[in-house]
Amino acid sequence: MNHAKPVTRIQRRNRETIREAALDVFSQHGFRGATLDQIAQAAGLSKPNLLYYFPSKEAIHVELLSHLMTDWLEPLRALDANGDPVQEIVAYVLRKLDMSQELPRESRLFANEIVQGAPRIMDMITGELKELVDEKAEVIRNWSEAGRLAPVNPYHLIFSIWSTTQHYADFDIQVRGILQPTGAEHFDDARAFLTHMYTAALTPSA
Amino acid sequence: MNHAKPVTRIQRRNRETIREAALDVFSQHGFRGATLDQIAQAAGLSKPNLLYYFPSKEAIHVELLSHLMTDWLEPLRALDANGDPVQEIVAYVLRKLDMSQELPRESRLFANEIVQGAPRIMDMITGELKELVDEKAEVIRNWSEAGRLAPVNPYHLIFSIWSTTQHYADFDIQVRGILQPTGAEHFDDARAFLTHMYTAALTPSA
DNA sequence: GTAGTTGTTGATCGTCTGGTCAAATCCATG
DNA sequence: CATGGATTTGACCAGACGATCAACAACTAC
Repeated sequence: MNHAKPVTRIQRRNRETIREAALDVFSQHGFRGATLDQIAQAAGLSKPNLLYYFPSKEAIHVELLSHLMTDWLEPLRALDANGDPVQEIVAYVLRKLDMSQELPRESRLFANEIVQGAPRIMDMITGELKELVDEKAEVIRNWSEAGRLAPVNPYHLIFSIWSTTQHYADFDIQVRGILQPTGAEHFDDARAFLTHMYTAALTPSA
Repeated sequence: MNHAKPVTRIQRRNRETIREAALDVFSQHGFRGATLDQIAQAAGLSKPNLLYYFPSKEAIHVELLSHLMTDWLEPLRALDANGDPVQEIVAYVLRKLDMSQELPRESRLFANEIVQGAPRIMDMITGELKELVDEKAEVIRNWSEAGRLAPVNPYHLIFSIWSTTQHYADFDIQVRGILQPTGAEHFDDARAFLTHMYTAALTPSA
């Protein structure tokens, strides 16, 4: 038993290798669609070795989800009540869009989990996530009441930001099927469009 | 072999029962996560009987996806080049939102498939879907050029409509976890928010 | 260098799952 | 009511998959 948590150099390296490989596989195939063999192969380890570092397939998945949740919410946390309302929200939108471009696997990992009813992270949604959203919704509501932002339902504003930005990660294959870009040039158009849309929708009418 | 396609009363009934049950199961668990046993039980049939009506698990899934694609695109098809631009698009948004409310299983079926790289419907995306989107994007572009609509990238406008509306079906569990509604009252707020957002973003500046 | 701990893996187990099959049952028609 | 096709299912199969374990290899501390 690991009483004193050894955490050797090897442990740190292999656990990280496994996380990386598992993120690849889980985000592409979902929990049920992913196999330990796939993850083991992607990590360059044997299957029993995987289970030496993590007690089960589900443990790897849960670890990924909880580790990532914090990073995932960072942009919303950064929404500053003291900043300019419209600028703050547009900055949040662009930051989220950047994350969809840079971290599509993380986005798809959550999407897979939530579409299927979030069986493994429901408590995070009604806990940590709801708490943060409630707090920031209040900030937005105050901006609206002060006339510094068009009057909008803050919760649905946040939902729309999540959906429009994460769409470029979660539905990437569809976006590419339609736009047929050679690389990531369509992200520039997305940035321009979303900046226009949220600026227009949120700027208070004189 | 079914040379003359019998299609008896029983066949029609059972195939429909299977489709209904499969939609339930596939939309909740994804293709890989769904099992024939689950579908058989939901349909009230034995597993071999399922395979008497469909040649394989994949055949059921493909049948669902292709059958549904047509209905799914209907609202976009209805976008009328001769109508009032802003009204047409807002009406499209609300119709899509209604579909998310009334047909969440269909939305999740597609979401599951696309998040995982659309392995079974890629041809529909680059074919039927792209064709329709290209056509309607042209309509929108013309509206913008005529000054009847704010100048926006029509493709990204369409993506944003898909994502904001389908979010209420695909991420239902997250929306409910945060808003904790007792029923579907949050859809009214969503309708109001989206109407405001698209009206503000699309109305040409005098 | 050697003892003891940590790390690694081939072989294997039990279960699940998509799919098959032969036998049984149902049912429309003459 | 008899006949033949349509429908139904219990039993079964082969492969995949998560997990275990005993044996072996590598590393660390003394």
